[in-house]
Amino acid sequence: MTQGVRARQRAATRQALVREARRLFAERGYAAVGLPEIVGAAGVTKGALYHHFEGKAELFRAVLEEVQREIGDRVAAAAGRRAEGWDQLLAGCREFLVAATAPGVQRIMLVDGPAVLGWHAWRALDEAHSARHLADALGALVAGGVIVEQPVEPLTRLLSGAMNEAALWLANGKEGAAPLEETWGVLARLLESLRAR
Amino acid sequence: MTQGVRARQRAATRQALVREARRLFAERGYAAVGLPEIVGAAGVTKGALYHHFEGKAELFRAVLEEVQREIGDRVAAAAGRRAEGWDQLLAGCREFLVAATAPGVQRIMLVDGPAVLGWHAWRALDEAHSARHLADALGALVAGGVIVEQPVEPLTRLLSGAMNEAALWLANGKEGAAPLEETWGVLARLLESLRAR
DNA sequence: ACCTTTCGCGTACCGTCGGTATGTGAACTC
DNA sequence: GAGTTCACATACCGACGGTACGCGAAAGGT
Repeated sequence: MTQGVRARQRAATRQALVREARRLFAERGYAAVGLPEIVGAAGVTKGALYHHFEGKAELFRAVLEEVQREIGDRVAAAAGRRAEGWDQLLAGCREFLVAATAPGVQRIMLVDGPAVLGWHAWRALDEAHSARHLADALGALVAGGVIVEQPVEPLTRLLSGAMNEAALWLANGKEGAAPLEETWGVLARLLESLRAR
Repeated sequence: MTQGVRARQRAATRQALVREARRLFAERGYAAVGLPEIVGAAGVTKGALYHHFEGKAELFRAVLEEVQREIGDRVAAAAGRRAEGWDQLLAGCREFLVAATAPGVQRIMLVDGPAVLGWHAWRALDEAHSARHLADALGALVAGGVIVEQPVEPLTRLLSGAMNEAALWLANGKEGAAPLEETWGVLARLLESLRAR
């Protein structure tokens, strides 16, 4: 299982490219960062980049997948710490708000993502990671009668969009945790209204 | 008040540029459309474009403002046809869903908008047109005790984001009006839950 | 141990893009 | 009707994303 020099170097180069690209994309946005700057920061040349990725958009895709995986894992972990389905939904949503507000996330995941990859492809990535947990949780709660009967897919999109926009608003607005708690309060009230009575 | 040949030609050129740019941006996205193609379709040259706009991004801004104004007007008109505040909110939200689902709108307004102009600038435009109506309506309803007391700004962002994402989902998904009605049903239930009891 | 192949990456080059500087002729001004 | 303005067109520029090709070291076979 010990990998050779080749494979190790290959992995290191790819990591460096993704890491530096993520940093630069998060700082200044996809369009404002050129390939020369990325490969320079990673200490390689464009030849290396095009050996690992099909182009700039594919590199961005790799960056986005990394970000999405991080967020998705955090949401799943937060939900996993709760026993009941309803508590898992609340904890997951709250953790998403907190995680997606962290610096170096929203611009890649919520602004450039859909524009660079197209909404379809972005949606597929979002679905595969963070949004999937939301859909699963909502589906289970509706099936279990905890949430009042209604189509799950539109509900998932509505809530996902609400939280995405909230994350952008929180991250780009005034500093401080007060707006976060305020927003969470409003969101929690919305979620609470879904419960069957 | 009759304008001279100069002013008339100027207005016509600007209109042609915005019209063709809107068509192309809606079809293929901001990044995939070059200035040569836009000015060619408009029957002018880059000299004309840079005489009217500071650059490609400014041209896009003009396009986005036109789209936003259309949507905002439609929402305001739909709301204006109702007498009571609550009915105005419902009619406005429903009209937004319908209007924003029309072809040639979402990509410019919801996908490329934030990426090209930055989220701050996009937010300002959104606020000045469609989102403003939502904030006003919610504020009035909260002040009037129709909606349960809660911070209006976060609520506005959450609902705005929910409807934006829903519009994207509807426009990029399967055809037909069934999903629209389904989505509206879920959204209407969410809105209903805001009412004070 | 040597030869061959693979492959990870560097170098050099290309078309096109957004942007700018400058020219020009027709419409306005007085 | 001479001078000025202005709405463009023309010509050109650096930089960008992308491609073709070369090279040297690691991997694999005998």
